Amino acid sequence: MPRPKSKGPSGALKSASSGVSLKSLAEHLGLSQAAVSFVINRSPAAKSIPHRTQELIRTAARELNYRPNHLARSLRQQRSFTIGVVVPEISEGYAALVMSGIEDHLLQEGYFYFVVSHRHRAELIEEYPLLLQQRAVEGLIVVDTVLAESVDVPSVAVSGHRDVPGVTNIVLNHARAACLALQHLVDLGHRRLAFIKGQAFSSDTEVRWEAVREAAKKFGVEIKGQLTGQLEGESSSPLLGYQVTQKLLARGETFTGLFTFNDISAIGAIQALRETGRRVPEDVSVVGFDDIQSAAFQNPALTTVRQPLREMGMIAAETLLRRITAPAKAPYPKEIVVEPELIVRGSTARPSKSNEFA
Amino acid sequence: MPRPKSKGPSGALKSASSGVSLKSLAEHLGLSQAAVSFVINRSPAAKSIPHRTQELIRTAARELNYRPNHLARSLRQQRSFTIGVVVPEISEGYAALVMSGIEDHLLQEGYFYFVVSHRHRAELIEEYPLLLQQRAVEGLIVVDTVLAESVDVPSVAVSGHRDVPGVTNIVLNHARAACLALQHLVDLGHRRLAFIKGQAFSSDTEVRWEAVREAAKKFGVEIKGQLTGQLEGESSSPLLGYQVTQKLLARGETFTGLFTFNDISAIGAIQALRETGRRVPEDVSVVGFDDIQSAAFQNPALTTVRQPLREMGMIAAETLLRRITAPAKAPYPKEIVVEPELIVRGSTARPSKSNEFA
DNA sequence: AGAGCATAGTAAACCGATTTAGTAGGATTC
DNA sequence: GAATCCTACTAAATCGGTTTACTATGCTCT
Repeated sequence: MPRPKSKGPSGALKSASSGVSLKSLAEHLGLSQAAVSFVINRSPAAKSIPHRTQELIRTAARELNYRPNHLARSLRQQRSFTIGVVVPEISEGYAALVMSGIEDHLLQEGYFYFVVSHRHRAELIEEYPLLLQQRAVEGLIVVDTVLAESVDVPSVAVSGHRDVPGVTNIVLNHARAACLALQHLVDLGHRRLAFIKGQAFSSDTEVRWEAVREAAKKFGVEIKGQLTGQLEGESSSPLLGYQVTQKLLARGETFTGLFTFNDISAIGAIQALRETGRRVPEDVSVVGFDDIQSAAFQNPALTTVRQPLREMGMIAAETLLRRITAPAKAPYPKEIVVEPELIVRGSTARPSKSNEFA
Repeated sequence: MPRPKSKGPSGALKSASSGVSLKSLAEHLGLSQAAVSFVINRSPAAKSIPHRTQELIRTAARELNYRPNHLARSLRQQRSFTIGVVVPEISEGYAALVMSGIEDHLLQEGYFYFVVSHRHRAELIEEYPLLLQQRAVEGLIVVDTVLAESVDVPSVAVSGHRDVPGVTNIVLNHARAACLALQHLVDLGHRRLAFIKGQAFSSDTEVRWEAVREAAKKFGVEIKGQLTGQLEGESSSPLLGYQVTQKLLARGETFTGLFTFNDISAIGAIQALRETGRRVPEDVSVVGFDDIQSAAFQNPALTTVRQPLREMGMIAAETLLRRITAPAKAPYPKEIVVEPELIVRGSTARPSKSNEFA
């Protein structure tokens, strides 16, 4: 029995899945492909084709369920209507929220997107943008990721902080964010504060820490090395916050307020505090960052600095599409700043007099 | 001043982003495109080309940084190496975890994927699979979504329960899941149990409820209508669980155990229980479902039935690729069952004697 | 009557690859 | 010395559309 030469895929792509191609449609109508194409695309060239014929064409297209092959169209037009999105990790609340904002806008505008996650592996961070460009994406959105050198499609970085040519950065006003958090703690009466910095690879870590130091200076709060911890590890689990907080506590220095790098670590931190008998917020007030969905439903509900993540995604998509459709020479924004918001909930309170740990 | 006729995108796709096409590369080498293509693709036809020339070609390709245009290749080969993924919502823990499993396997195998989220809107559920097929995807993975009628590419449904031709269903062993949860509660000594069913649109809702009823019968537990609530609303927030639980409590019927549809709603439910002065687990034991990341870091930590979501995603991707590369006539699995696991944490305990609410 | 123009299209190039069929030239075989 | 084979390629078709340039016909205008 003769085998087929190439054992190709079973579901070989037959002209965009249905069997109808422009050619077959044109033949069916007894017209040229060009005429049909003009009408289907409402091209200006269709003006010389009488309405009667146009109707005929459209009806036939509908009846035969003709759907133009997007690959062919992209190839010819040099327009793929496709964007590449690069995130550190998909299953993380942060990236997921940004992505949902991105998707909202992109799909509305008729674009689709590829997602890739690099899990902080350097070689993937380098390779994926190239692979995406090979896939003819018209632009790139990178989330919490430092883009390697140059890309030759328009790009937008959410929480990007490096000045890379061709990249628009969407960034939070970290100075304000730090002020909001510290002011809140100071207003409540806290003076001895502990801090948890982000992982070294997170693009927000440096900028935010600088902002925190500025804010601390402004409010006359001392930042002690003994009371400063840093998240370690690739994953995004409360466990990291839990571990840092344990270390922090082990050093013996007392504090009544804790400002964490994100809500996830705040959750872990609270766990660690509790295990040593400290109550939140009676003994220690905790301020998170991001305002992920579950922040409001922790026990106690998290006081946190809200980043408008969904909007940041939408702005990223919007900015990118504007850049893609704008004339090449038009200048593009280097940076777009969004504002944080303090959400006061149950994890912060005045320091109590009867705090045995203070 | 003459305007350009078509105001095309600024970053017009120049042959996969760098300026090098197969044609230019071939010219540079003084060879035919065919020869270069053979060598680049290590096609069997390259065997007649001496190693010396092959080296030359590969070196030139590397130096000029030639990257084949994936669109052109896909069009010619009728292989896009692209999959479509349909989820209800991206920013949801459930879908995000499944997606991360899907991505893992797909990218490893050289496939990219488009993601679309339909937010339970019927017209999108219908339209997206078609749009994706127009984009020449070679297969579809749908998550917690009932696929409209027929698709003409191989498809896999995660938590799909309808028997749709051409679709492989990846499902949890719900019978076992329900048994695990009920057995745990019964073993602890609970008899009066309340239940929260999933939203009507969730594809797991029906099957799981049937399984719960079976299990209840088996353990001799009565399911009272008064003690049965149902999640309502599109979004995926603890708020929904909070609201149902309030309604449940308002009916006045007492219970000591609560089995919720998912962890998210369990979190909301606990909040509602607390607000009426009930302690978890002392007064009411709560069992969640899914084991999302934050389940372990709730207070109390959630006892829950774990679904291996990431693995389900991986299995989905694996199964789909196998189907795509398999000969057309090969039979494909209609259903793949994965097993749940009971994770016992702090939200369940023996019912206390001193329960004023029981 | 012939120029000019609008109408209703068509033929063919093109996008950038892959792939089939074929060819030129030298070596080997009979 | 002709037939055959092998080597090292090339020309051209093809995928399914879009787009440019052109044509054939009929009508109007002078």
